[in-house]
Amino acid sequence: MTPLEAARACGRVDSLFDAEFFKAMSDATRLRLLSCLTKCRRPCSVTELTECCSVDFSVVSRHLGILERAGLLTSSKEGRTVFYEVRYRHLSDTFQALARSFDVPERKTKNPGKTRIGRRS
Amino acid sequence: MTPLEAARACGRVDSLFDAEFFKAMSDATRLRLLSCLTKCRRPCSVTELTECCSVDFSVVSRHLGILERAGLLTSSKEGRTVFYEVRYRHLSDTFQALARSFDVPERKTKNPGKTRIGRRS
DNA sequence: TGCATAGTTGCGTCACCATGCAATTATATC
DNA sequence: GATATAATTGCATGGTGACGCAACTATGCA
Repeated sequence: MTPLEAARACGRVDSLFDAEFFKAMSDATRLRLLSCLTKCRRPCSVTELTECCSVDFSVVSRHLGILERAGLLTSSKEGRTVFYEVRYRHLSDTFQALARSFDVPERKTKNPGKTRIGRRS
Repeated sequence: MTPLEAARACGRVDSLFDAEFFKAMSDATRLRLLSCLTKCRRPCSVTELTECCSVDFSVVSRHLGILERAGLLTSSKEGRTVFYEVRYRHLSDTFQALARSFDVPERKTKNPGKTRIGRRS
């Protein structure tokens, strides 16, 4: 299969390759927030989460919003306080599916059935 | 555990939370290249891979370099041609580990045993 | 009603990055 | 050596995003 053919055969794998999802995880501050929140194993407020990183409160609020919109967190409001929580199941399932999409394949030649460059023994 | 305590307890999970890795996967063009290359299940040249996306050849070359430096691809040169290949095992293992780090925990309360928000017992 | 707390949003700034084009390097072929 | 092909790199540009500050909204409390 050529890359072009692969591009045309956009199967179920592609839905996993969501740039927005990875973009949400591509910032060090957001990863720290996600990491802390994951370790806490309980919902945390924005104020609490601001303690674990060295940026402005408003920045934390924005980052949490980004993580939520990307599907990594959920939020619930109680009075003035907003609690963010990790979507454990969703993330576990997503990464599990990603792992499967990279299951080691049978080794194939670079140019199957050809005599040109890249031919394996 | 508070987020601050979680931040101080930087354990093995954090090494998985590598911003560079996710940044490499946060661009639509790079994801397309990775997807095509994964589906091909064989090493492909830069020229081949240029067919599957609508950007300049030089851009593809740069993206493949980024993916390689981030540990997602390996390259090998044969004559004038550079072949890029997916690091299937590495990616499978990485995502597997990420999935495990989000294994669904026992449900805990927001404020275990206390009346004030975020305060530790 | 007045004030304090929790959080979001607007705005300006700075840095980074994706892109295309052109120049360059490296290798193969004539 | 001359030329063609494969790929990388320099450079300019336009766009995006992280950040801090300030203003604003929303809720709780006296």
